[in-house]
Amino acid sequence: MVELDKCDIHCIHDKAVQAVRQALFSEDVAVSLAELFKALGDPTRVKILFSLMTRELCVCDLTAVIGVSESAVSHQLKILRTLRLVKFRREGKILYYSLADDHIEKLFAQGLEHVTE
Amino acid sequence: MVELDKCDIHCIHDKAVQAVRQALFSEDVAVSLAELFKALGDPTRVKILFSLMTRELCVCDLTAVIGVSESAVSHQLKILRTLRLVKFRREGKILYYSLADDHIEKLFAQGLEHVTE
DNA sequence: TGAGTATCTGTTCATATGTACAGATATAAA
DNA sequence: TTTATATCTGTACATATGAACAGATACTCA
Repeated sequence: MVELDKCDIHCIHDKAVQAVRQALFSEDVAVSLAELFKALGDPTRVKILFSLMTRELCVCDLTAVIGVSESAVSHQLKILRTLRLVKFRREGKILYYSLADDHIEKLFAQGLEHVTE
Repeated sequence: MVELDKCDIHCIHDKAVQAVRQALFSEDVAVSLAELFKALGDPTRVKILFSLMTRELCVCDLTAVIGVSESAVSHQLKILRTLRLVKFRREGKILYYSLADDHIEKLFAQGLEHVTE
């Protein structure tokens, strides 16, 4: 299965490299995917998202649950909003945040499987 | 379903906050999960992992596919190894890297769904 | 309109991150 | 052992990141 040919320049398996480059998704997609995962790659944002898996919550609820400043929560929510990971509805002065879709739950489930095994 | 009581101190929905705090996983798990996603949250590492979904590759193959220095690839592979996302086998001087398990493929699939919709 | 409250935004600062360069290992073969 | 090659590691540096504080909005109610 594996080509054991010696490398031409340095150690490159030419054909394999060509094939993989063909299959590799575009720079844009790679960056988008990285942005998505990066957004999930911070403890505060993980906690926010996990909290919202239980029910919708307002900003100061999240502040109380997670234990950082309202400002910090708000900044992080902005990142999550930009990436369409959370949505919100307004009720008077209060904004209720919730998960934008069920991708996040699936991603978390997969992630937890990896982490806890 | 949603409690519309006014907040006591500031706007906190006490019962909801209590319930969510109960359900929230531990600090350790949150940090581990964040570490995992953070590892997936960089374009270079995304490209490495995606390349390895096609087939096992040596370091300089990855260098050629992705277009950064061997040093950079090696540094990133170390991060991926630490998090048990990739494994490798040695064959003489050459190290062949491959995905450690199939979680990554599932995570990528979920991620791509979110990104491309 | 004015006061009060929930949330957001601008800014600053300490820390983390990704890369390249140079040099260190590890393995194979002479 | 010596040489060559594949990969790793230490380091430095530019940039990104996350948090808090202060001040700005947005909405409600009197």
